[in-house]
Order: sequence, then structure tokens, then C-alpha cells
Amino acid sequence: MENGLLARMFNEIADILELDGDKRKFEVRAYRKAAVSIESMQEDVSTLYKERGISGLLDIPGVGKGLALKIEEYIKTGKMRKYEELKKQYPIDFENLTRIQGIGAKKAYRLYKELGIRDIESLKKALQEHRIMELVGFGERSEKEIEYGLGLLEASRGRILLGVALPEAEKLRDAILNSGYASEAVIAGSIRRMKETIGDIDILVSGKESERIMDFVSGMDAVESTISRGEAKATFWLKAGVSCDIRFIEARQFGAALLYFTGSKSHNVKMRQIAIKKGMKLNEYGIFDRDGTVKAAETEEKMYRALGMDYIAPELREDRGELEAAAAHALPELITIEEIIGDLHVHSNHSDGMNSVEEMVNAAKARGLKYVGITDHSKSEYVAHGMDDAKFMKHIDYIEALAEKFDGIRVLVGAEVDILKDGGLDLGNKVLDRLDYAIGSVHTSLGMDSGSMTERISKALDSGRIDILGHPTERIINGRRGIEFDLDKIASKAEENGVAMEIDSFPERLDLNDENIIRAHSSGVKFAIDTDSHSTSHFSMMRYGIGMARRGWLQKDDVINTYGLSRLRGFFDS
DNA sequence: GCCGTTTTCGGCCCGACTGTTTTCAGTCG
Repeated sequence: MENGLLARMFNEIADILELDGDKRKFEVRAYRKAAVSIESMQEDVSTLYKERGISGLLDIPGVGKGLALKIEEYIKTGKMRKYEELKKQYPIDFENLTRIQGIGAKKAYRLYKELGIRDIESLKKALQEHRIMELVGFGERSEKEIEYGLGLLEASRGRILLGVALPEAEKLRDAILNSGYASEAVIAGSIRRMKETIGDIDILVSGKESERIMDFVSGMDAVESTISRGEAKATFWLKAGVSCDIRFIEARQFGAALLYFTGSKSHNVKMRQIAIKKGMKLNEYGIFDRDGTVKAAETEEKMYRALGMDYIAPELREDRGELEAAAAHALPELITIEEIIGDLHVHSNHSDGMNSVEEMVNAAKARGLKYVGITDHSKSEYVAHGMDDAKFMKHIDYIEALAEKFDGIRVLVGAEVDILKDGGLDLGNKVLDRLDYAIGSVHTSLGMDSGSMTERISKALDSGRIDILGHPTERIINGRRGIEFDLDKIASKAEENGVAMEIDSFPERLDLNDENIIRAHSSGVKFAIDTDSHSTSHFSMMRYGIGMARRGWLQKDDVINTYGLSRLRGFFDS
């Protein structure tokens, strides 16, 4: 069963309950909270139920007895009476209609009741016939808003990749700083938390000339149109296909605003609850005690300290235990990009890379790396010009000779060898024996069931021939779901065999992702943060992998490409 | 409907923007 399906049902129930107004707002909140919880779960809810029954369901945050019974009913019968009854009463596609900016449950209901609009299709028709502006309380402006919101939704198709949003946000931020009108400009929101996908760009700006800054931004090349513009906030639609909020903040409240607009929402909510328990109040302007005296506002560090906590890095702010750890002064010392001294997953034009081995090594050296591993494809990857054993032997000769010529960077001879359908490896032992190390990756027969896939990968791990498990889930963000296997089992087996699990930094991959890293990490397995570079420009992707590792609570020692060469060799030999 | 360092009742985060309802509801983050 899809967790997303269940989450959508709970959200739709919440939408319908919302129609009753404030009377049931806490019930609405409960359904929404459970929906978020379920959607973000790694494990399938029905698997959880199969293994642990109702008590397993009760362990999901925000799920109590009532919702657990509803989930059980749905798993057992494929139906949920409460949902069916409500949907019969309100046959409205709340899920998609409320995705449009400016339409919530109540407006969706009025559109249905008064115009018979049930879904996006009938909404489009009503827009064409200009029937919406005739409704009391809607007007011409509202109709335009809805039309615009619908356009945005269809143009953006949901969330965009961090690898697209971050450079775009940096361009805007730098331009604002260089305009001369702003004293400060900082990227906030989910980009600052390094989430793998981004809903919109948030930039906080401090400076006296907000009008000029807005004029300046609206005139930028990257900006397509201005969506709204007030005194404290302006929203722009960018040509990159994402919207950008610029907010003007008083310098003395910058920390409070940065904390608030960085999120996540659940991190903020919990912070406020902690403040209330300590007799204080927290909002985007600061922390205040009972009589309204400001306790902290200028910097985030001071905000956390005022609540007795250590500073929490943005990547950790997901309410995954970081607030408790900060209060106990037990936060991890997160890995930084400066601690990375090598890249272990790099392709050359000997398989599907764009550049020669020499160019790749030079690019790695220019980035200050101490070692780089060339890991071209084995023969099964024929679309990627993978090499058979004979070609690979010559390839190894070539790299070994080339490596002699480089000073200041060590070139390692590796391979990205396919893990075949039966768990065997796609290169012979004679080739594998000559390598410094090998990455094992699954590239084909992705549709195997979880049991067989777990066996397939286990066999490769047990072979003693691979040192890194490449992009373990094989998912592509907004592309394909990835393979199914038992992550806990594979992580334990990798740990036993001295195999590192990869964090592939490619923005479309980010594989393992944060949640999987946290889960795998509990087995004690080590990680390799690689770029999977196919051209010299790809080395810059490392920061996305680092972001994922930090979101996964990793420290320097968890990551093998922070090791010096001799320790790294020791790891490969084990 | 959930939840518990005020624990089985009584709370549950907080403020801004928008349109048009001249006093606020709906939506958003």
C-alpha cells in the first residue's frame, strides 16, 4: 500500500472537517499531523501493521487509537467508512483544488455549492465563462488570482530540485547584496535546510530602502513577474519555474526571523511549545518573557540559548530529536565540506564521462582534493560504454601510468561494477584484483521484489570484492521510485563486510537520502559522499551530498572520504 | 482526534496578507 494514499485520505477528511469552521479545528489539525507523519515514513504502513499490529500504528507520531483503527480498517477492507461517507456528502477533489494558491477547503466548497465545481477541469471551464467573479465575496480580482494560481501549479508541477533552486537563490541573494540597497540578505526556508526538493525560495533582507530593493528585483532578468508586493514582503515568479519570497526584516530582529523562516514548521512549533513551558513567548520577532521584555532576537544563537539550548544547524531542524539533543548539549558535530579530502566516484570518457581521465584529475586537484578515484563502468552498462575485462585491463594500465605524472593528488584505480541479477559482479576477479577498490551498483532489473533484491545485494556484499555500495536505492527524484530492499539488513551486512554505503551527490539522485542515512547509520555502517561526476563541472555537486549527510546527522568519522590515504586503504583492505 | 515533567481532562503555535464582508474570514507559511 502507498503511504501517500492514506495521507491523502486523511488530508481530505481534514479539508471536509474544516468546513465546520473553528469548532473542529483541533480535529482537523490532528488529521493533518497524522497525514504528514505517515507521508514522511520510510516504512510502508501496511508492513508496519503486518509486523506489529495496532501497537505499531500507535507508534506513529500523531496517530492515536481513533486513527489507528481507521488505518486498520483501510488495510483490512480497502475502505474507510468515515472517508467514504464524507466524500459522498462532498464529492469534491479537495486534494488538487486546494493545491491552487488562494483556494482552501472553504472556497473549494463554495465553488462546488454555488457553481458545481468539483475538480480542476470544471474549475477551468468556470474560469473561461467568468462565472467565479459573480460570486459574493469573490470579485474580478479573485478570479484572476485563481486563474494565475492554476497557471503556476501547472507550470511548476510541484517541487523543484535543490540543485536547481540553490544556485538560483544564490544569484538573487548576491544581486540584492551587490545592489547597494541591502545591508544583509540571507537564503532561508527549505533551501537553507538543504532539503532535496524545494517548494519556493525565501530570502530575508535587511536594509533601509525596501522600495528600491523591490524595484531592483522586479527588474532582474531572472524574474518573470511580480505576484504580490506589500511593505514587508514581495513575491516574484522566476523564469526558472519557481516563486521567490523576499521579506524585509529589521536588523535587530534578524535572528528571530531567520529562525522562523528557516523552519521546518514542526521544528518551529515545538520551539514555541518549549518557550511556553518556560513561561516565554516565541514569534518571528523574538523571544519575550511574561511582561513582554525581549530575551533574544538578534541572532539565532541567542534565540536557542534563551531557551537553554545549543545552536542547531539548519539541516537538523526537522523535529527528529534535535531539540531534545540541543537541550541536553548532545548534538553531533556535523560533517563539513572542508573535511572531505577525496572523491571516490568519478567517470571519464573511457566509459560515459565527458572528459578525459587527465582532465578529471586536474579538476579534482583544482578543488583541493588529496585523492580521486576513477570508477568507470563495467560491460553490462553498454549504453554507458562500459568496458569488458580486456578493455578494463588496458584502462587500468593507462591510469597507473598517468597517476605517476601527478603531484599533489593521488589517483586511485577503481571501477563501478554492476551487481548482476544473480548477485554476481560484472568484472572478473583478475580485473578486480588489480583495483584499489570497487563500487558495486545495481543498474538493471530494478523491478525485482524486495526479498530477491535483498538477496542479490547481500550476495555482492558477501563476495568481499566491493568496497562501496553505489547509489543504493537507485531512485531518481521526480523520475523513478527506486528499487525495493530491506535497508536495515543491507546496512548491517555492509557494516559486517566493511563496505561503505554511498551518498551520491547528484541532485537528481541524492541517494542515500537523509532518512535512509539515519536508518542505515544506526547499524554503524560507514558512508562515502561522492559526486558521481561525469564532467569536470560536476565536482561542485559535492555540497548537495554534504547537505544530505548533515541532514542525516553524520560526523566526520562516519565518512570514509574524510580519511587520510593510509586509513582509507586500511578500510578498503578490511 | 491527540497527548501527558500542570497526565485521563483540557489544552492544542502565531502572525501577515488579501480582498472587499467597512471589521473580518480565509489562506498561507
